[in-house]
Amino acid sequence: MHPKSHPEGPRNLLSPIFEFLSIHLWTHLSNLSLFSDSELQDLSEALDSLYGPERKSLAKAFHLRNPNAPKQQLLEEFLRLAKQRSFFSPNQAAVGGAILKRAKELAGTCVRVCKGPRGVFSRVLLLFSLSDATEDEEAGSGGQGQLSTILLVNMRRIVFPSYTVCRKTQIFQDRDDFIRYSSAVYLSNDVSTALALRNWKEGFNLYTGAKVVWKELENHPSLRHHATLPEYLRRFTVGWVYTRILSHGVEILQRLRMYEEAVAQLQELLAQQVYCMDSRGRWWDRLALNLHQHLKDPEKTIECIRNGLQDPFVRTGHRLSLSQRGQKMRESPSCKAFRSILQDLPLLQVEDVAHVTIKGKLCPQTGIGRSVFLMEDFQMEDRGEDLEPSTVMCSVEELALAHYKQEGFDQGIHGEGSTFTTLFGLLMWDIIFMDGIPDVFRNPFQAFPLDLYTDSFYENRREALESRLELLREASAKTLRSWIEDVWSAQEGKASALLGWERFSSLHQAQSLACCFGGPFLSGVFRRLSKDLRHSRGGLPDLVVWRTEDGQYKVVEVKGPNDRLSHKQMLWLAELQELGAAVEVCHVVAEGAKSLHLN
DNA sequence: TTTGAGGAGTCTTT
DNA sequence: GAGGCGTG
DNA sequence: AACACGCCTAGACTCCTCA
Repeated sequence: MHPKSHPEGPRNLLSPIFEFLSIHLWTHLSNLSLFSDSELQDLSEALDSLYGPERKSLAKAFHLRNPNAPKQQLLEEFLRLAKQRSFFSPNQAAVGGAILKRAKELAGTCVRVCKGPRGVFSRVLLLFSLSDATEDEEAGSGGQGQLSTILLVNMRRIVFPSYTVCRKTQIFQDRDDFIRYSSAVYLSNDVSTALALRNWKEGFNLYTGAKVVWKELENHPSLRHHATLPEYLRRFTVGWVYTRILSHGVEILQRLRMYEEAVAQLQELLAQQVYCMDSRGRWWDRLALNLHQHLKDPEKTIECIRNGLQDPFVRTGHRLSLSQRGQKMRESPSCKAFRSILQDLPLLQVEDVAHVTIKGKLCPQTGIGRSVFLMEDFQMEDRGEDLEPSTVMCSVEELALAHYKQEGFDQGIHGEGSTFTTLFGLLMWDIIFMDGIPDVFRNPFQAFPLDLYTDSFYENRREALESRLELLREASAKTLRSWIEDVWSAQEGKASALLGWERFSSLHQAQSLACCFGGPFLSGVFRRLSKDLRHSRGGLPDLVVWRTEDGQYKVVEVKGPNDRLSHKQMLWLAELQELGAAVEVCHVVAEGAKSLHLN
């Protein structure tokens, strides 16, 4: 259980990189004239760098018809004016030159950042952030990379786990290969941005453009090499990124109600077996929905369900979703004609779990967001003057926690998956960061091995994981406590993707819960997590509550008034129950809350 | 011409 | 993806 | 009631734009 200590702490490894990135590279780029001192020569560029009021007074000075016109209109007027020949000069550009001169005076000193060198900088950044913990979305939007605050501000103080870096496989064939990758990433970011801003038109254009580019790229010789990479490195290839873009394209098409096209795109994505295999479940599931609900083609839907269920890359929630669609069709009288082909679908069966209902006062909403409930707060502040129980605002989960407290569960955590993954991270720490697997740790700033969310995680560590799971199954409470304590004291605070060091209020609380769970239960949950974290991290229940006094615990999925169990949630609840947990779904219904007044 | 709503950009904390 | 919350 | 969609995702604050 004891992690090997690294000769150099991560801090020592960090500073040279920072010197390199922030000083060395920066000054070099400056010398390469990252900033150009050339003049603003372009009129529209100059006009664009003015503030509104400045542009307005400039418009007055040149007697434009309407100085108060919106920006776009003013720009057009200026450009039209600039094209006119001056009375006084045969020089074609005289008027434009005069406007430009005045505009530059008004704008004052400007700094233009050069595209080329800046591009180098953002690509270095992209390269650097390939596999770091802070693998946030936008590593470079608007075409050019932005230095994410987190990267510079936080890296300095984050301590990373100790592990051995091993780069055996080269991902990018050559410079061009990487350039192709990086422009794909920029494009992908643009698509995501368009999607987030609901610029469907723009998104659609980017998508169709990407499709064309990818068609040509698809035959590039470098792709043969990409296809040989393990999945966790293949993510860093052009093909992977384009596939993701096409997958986003499906969402755009659906949003535009172009369901035939969406279906065609999904079929195309599913026809290849190289990229984004972890998305196949989503693709099959969505394809079935589109065929069923939009194209109204039961026969094709059934075929899709059959193929989807046969695809080993379809896991957990999506598998169940496909299965249940098949089930519904079987029971639907309108599908009578397809009874025979529906009969032999291999459908899943999920155990039911207990449901309870509690009441809560729903607080009239302010704007949008999570529902707010009102709860009588019985613990009065510090032997306070107001012995009157005060009313506090809380979330559904807090309300449920209070309910279970009344039932004698003195401990409770609302942590969804993080409660479980934190215990997993603690009890598996040394295996997660173990040596000997090439290419999963490629720089000193990782919070997880690159294969953590792929099937290779389990395959690469089968013996270690299996023997740990076995040990855990047999472990006594005392053993569990000491294992957790060992890791906690040695690693506390280090960045690990699975661990929230604040999830538990203390080491003691973590130990307490682990002991309630007990070895066999933990072992069972961890087996599932180790085998397929990618598809199992979602759907874990909201709450874990337990009684310190007798070690009883319960896992609870809380459901507000307009919320239903997701497929992943059903599966986890059933699985946890099978592993011996007390499990229930706690529905919170609003209780007469027409007009409630806060005082 | 004034005003106000909404957008865009920036910073947080070492 | 993830998950809640609201509409159609 | 069952099924789909749609939207959002930090928060504060300042400055800018435009109708």
